[in-house]
Amino acid sequence: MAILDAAVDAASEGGLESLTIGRLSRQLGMSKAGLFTHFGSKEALLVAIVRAARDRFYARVIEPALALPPGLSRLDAVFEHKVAGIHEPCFPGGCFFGKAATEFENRPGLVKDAIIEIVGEWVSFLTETLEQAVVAGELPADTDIELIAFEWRALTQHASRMIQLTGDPRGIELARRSIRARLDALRASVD
Amino acid sequence: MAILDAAVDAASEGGLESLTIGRLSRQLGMSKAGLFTHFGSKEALLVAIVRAARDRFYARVIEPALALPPGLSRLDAVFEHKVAGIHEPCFPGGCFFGKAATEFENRPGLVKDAIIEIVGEWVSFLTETLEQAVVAGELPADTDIELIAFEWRALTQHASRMIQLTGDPRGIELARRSIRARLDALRASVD
DNA sequence: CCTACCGATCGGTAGG
DNA sequence: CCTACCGATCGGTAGG
Repeated sequence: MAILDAAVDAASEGGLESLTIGRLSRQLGMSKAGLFTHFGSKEALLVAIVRAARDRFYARVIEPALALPPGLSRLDAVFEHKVAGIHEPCFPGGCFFGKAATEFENRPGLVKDAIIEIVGEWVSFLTETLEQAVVAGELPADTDIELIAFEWRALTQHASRMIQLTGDPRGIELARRSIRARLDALRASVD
Repeated sequence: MAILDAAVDAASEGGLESLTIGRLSRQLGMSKAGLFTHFGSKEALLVAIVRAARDRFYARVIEPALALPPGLSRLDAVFEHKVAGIHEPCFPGGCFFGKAATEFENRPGLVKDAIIEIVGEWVSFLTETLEQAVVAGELPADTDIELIAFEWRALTQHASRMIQLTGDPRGIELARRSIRARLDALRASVD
């Protein structure tokens, strides 16, 4: 929906809390009450925005990577689409879910629940991709997959933070180098 | 100042934007105008809060670590004080600066400037500590210090995010394990 | 989907 | 430091 797409962009820039029904409706050329009636409450609107961000992330990052064979090459593709933003970046203001998770980590409710669910889905995808790399013989059987997935998320998030905060794109290269070094060391021990 | 200490706690829980002069003044038992006059503007109040958070972080995390010899043991002490929160956690709602940086990364102004300055100071401290580890022969001379410092920040931030979002303390152990593995591998190559 | 409105709260000011 | 107030905006509702 166009309403939600504009809201996802705005939230990736200024956070979910920067959104107000009044401003969003003006931006869309409709009345406050008109927009409000679509969703019933501010919380329901935010949940819908979070789900729209998930769909966009899936279409722009996960779906293209699924075209590659499972395992490390798919993982590389995810990195390039997510962090480097091969085409255009998925979210204009940096990783939507990194920002949303930080914003709502201490705010229980339906919005936080939706964020937790989607982050869990994403962690599962990373974990499965790493398991496929083990099955394919690209990583050793005793690879600590939970640890690698944790590092992967940490490094990519931090790269996003660094580029947004200071405009310094070096974080992307640092994250890429760090992940490569770790995976190369594991790959070497397969032989 | 007691005013700022209460505000730092509140901001670490709900973010800097969750603060309003009205609520803060009520919490302190004074009038809105009274609090406002102390700082002159909302922005100046936020900058003062950011600086107070820096002072607290210095006193609770950096200062205690300075009691240890420079190098890896000092770095370990910083980790334990910052992430594991040996005594009480430095900030009740998770790392103040991780949250503040995320919140203001796309909002130019004096608040963002103060955050960037303090994060830079913190990165310098980490970098110097790693350089001291090289001098002490704990790490090889060709250690990529910028990379290690980047990883260190990424992993500790992500541990904080994970525990705040889901209550799952496993992130702390994952971050510790990841950092140890990396430093152990480097240490081994010194011999 | 709209106009018109509600009480609450925002950052900030006047004047003391 | 205070009381009292400003215009703007908030999420939400009434009624159509």
